[in-house]
Amino acid sequence: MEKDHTNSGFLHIGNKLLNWYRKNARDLPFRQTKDPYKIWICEIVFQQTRISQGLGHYNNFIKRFPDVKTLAEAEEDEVLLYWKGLGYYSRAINIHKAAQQIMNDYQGTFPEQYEEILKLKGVGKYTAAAISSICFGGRMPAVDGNFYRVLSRIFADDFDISNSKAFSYFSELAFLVMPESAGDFNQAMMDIGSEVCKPKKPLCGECPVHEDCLAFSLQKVSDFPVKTKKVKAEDFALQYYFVHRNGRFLIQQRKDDFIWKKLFEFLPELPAELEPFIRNTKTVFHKLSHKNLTIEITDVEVTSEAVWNSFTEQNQYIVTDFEAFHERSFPKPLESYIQNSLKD
DNA sequence: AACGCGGGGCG
DNA sequence: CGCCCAGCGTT
Repeated sequence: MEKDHTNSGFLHIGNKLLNWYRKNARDLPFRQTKDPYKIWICEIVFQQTRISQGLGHYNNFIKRFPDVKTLAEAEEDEVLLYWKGLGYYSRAINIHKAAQQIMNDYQGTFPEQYEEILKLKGVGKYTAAAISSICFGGRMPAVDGNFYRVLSRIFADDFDISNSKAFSYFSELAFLVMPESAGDFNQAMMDIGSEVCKPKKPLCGECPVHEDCLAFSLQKVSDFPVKTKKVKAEDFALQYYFVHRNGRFLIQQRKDDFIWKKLFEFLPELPAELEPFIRNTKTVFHKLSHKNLTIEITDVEVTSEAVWNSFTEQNQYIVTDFEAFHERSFPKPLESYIQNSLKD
């Protein structure tokens, strides 16, 4: 499975990046360890997520769930709580399932082989390569967005990174450049990609391989990588009823499809017997990557204790309050709405 | 092979 | 306001 490109002619590039990394590596909490659990968590947290955005979540997560067993034995809702605000919530669901997978299928010991790591829920080729190389000496490039950007610039390669073959294409290029120490090389590519070879305004003057970079010599760095597919955000409307009385309010848990998987939300429909208690309606706008949400939230204050009691006793909704809502994971706009209601 | 999935930051 | 980010699972 591993390939030998020791005579590729491009190894000096990888070695320069490696040497740069030895001196300039970012001081990050997961750089001090080869614990596969911590590396795994960090890889999942930082998928499609900037370090500055996910660092707090990562630290909190590791503190609460320090090992596979603790994570596997936790409730899914609590795992989701620690994922609150990070986005892509299926990552939290999958990371929890994968922990149970490691307990059940590998007796709690993290699998060391790439093909076994790849079987874990939520672990794809990138993450499996990263864990394998960083923790177990595997010799695979962890090809991610940084690899696409750095390699496409070094080789002035216009292969479309939107193409579904981009991963295998840039994996081939990566093998040409990658030195023996794949783990450090992979982390070098992450750091050079985020600190120097940035998407916008790259710092080519500080780059250890700018003399080897074809795009730089052509003064066409900003032309790479090539990406054709554009995603357009569609409009989508959500309707909610914020049903409350004396600081308590009603919620339910979302399904694991569509957006905000398994997060909590207000009532999407209003039971007829509560219609007399409608006070007002606010409209909240919330922009997701692929959707522009218009969220209409109607405030319903149940002023009759009898109605509240009979309703809360017999229906399927969860009763919570302003003190306890922090204990559940709400979508960003709904959390903001609750906090604003708290001020009133 | 194509698409859907969050949220934040930057130009 | 569009683009990008330590990608992955589903269809």
